[in-house]
Amino acid sequence: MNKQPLINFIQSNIQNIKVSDEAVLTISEMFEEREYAKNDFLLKAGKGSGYFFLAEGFMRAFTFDSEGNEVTTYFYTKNRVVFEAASFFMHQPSTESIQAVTPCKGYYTTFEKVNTLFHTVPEFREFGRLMLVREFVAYKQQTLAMINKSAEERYADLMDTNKEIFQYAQLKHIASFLGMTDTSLSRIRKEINKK
Amino acid sequence: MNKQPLINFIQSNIQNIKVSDEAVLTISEMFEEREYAKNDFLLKAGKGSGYFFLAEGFMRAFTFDSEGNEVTTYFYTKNRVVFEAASFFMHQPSTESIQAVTPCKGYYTTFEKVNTLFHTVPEFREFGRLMLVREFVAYKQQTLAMINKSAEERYADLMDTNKEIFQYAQLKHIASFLGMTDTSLSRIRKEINKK
DNA sequence: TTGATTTCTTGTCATTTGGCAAGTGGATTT
DNA sequence: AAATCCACTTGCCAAATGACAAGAAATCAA
Repeated sequence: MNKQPLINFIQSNIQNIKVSDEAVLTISEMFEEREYAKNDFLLKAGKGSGYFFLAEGFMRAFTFDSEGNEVTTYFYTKNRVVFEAASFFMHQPSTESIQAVTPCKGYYTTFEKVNTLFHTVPEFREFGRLMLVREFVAYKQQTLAMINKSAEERYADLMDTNKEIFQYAQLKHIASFLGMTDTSLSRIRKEINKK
Repeated sequence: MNKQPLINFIQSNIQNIKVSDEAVLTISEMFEEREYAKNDFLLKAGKGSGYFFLAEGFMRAFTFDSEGNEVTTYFYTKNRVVFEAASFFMHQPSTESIQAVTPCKGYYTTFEKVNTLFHTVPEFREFGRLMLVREFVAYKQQTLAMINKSAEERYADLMDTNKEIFQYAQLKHIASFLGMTDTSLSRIRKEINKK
């Protein structure tokens, strides 16, 4: 089984420490290669999240608001670690589901194994913290970008910063991610194309 | 100097491990007691964040949107750790400022000292991860509550879940936190009082 | 290819929210 | 106590966005 992409990813994210061959082996053994077909679920609401390095593909997280409308809360691109922090670390049932938007490949592991690695492999501890911090920071920035902007600005921002989302995701999912209806998004796209 | 509240807080947040007396001492030495007067800044935009256990008082984080309007991004209540994750962990200048809304007391330390503790005190490592996860989770939940709800619902939700915010914060700060103008918030309050 | 299903667009109209400016009331200063 | 400042409220109108429904386009299956 080829786990080189996973190893490369971990190594490239902790430049200051060389990951020893022994650590590489220990880490590799804890992950299993996994594939998800389009629309398959990495995580279903109500379950606990695993820990998945997305090597190929595109995923989205979603939940439901108080009126039962599906709301896309996040998009994941390749070379990212995908997990739902609340359920993964706090052992609570997830309120979010995570679904493959395109066919996906990557490496999967569980909380128990991540925890073992945290306690036995210092390099992985650093890596794990970096991933958590990075997700948090990305999430905050995304949230901040949404605040006090019009629907049209939010759309324009997303086009500037994450154009790839539009290659893969459905417009209705992008619409709910941007906090608007698909109707509004459609109209905004029409307006922008005019210009 | 009395650091007992800090120790109690750390101990109470890692129930599975008893923090050794030695660890307690090491941790204590890394924190210094600090007070902030009303409107003082814990963090100014452009600087790097410290790490502050808020034992008494109430704080808020804010930044500016693309049009230069001040936007409150977060409120902190006592018995919480206050830090700005992006600047603290990634060593970037903060885009947010954090300010005391009421007089505040607590215990302050720096990234270097937190990092030293992470590497030397396993209990503190666990504690630090828990704080980070908790902030992330709280932030996500807050964000989700904002999505796909009307201004009035967002107000009602905040009243239900964080009534104390209304005791301390100015309405214009609450308004920007809720993603609306102070005018709208005022109107909404009027409507709700009618009922 | 054809029919069925889903996604996206568009029109009409109602509702929500914002912008602006004036006004009220309380707190602070001198 | 008077003057000043600041937070908050309110009225009026405009602009942005949503709800609903119908239609066009794309996708998928047989």
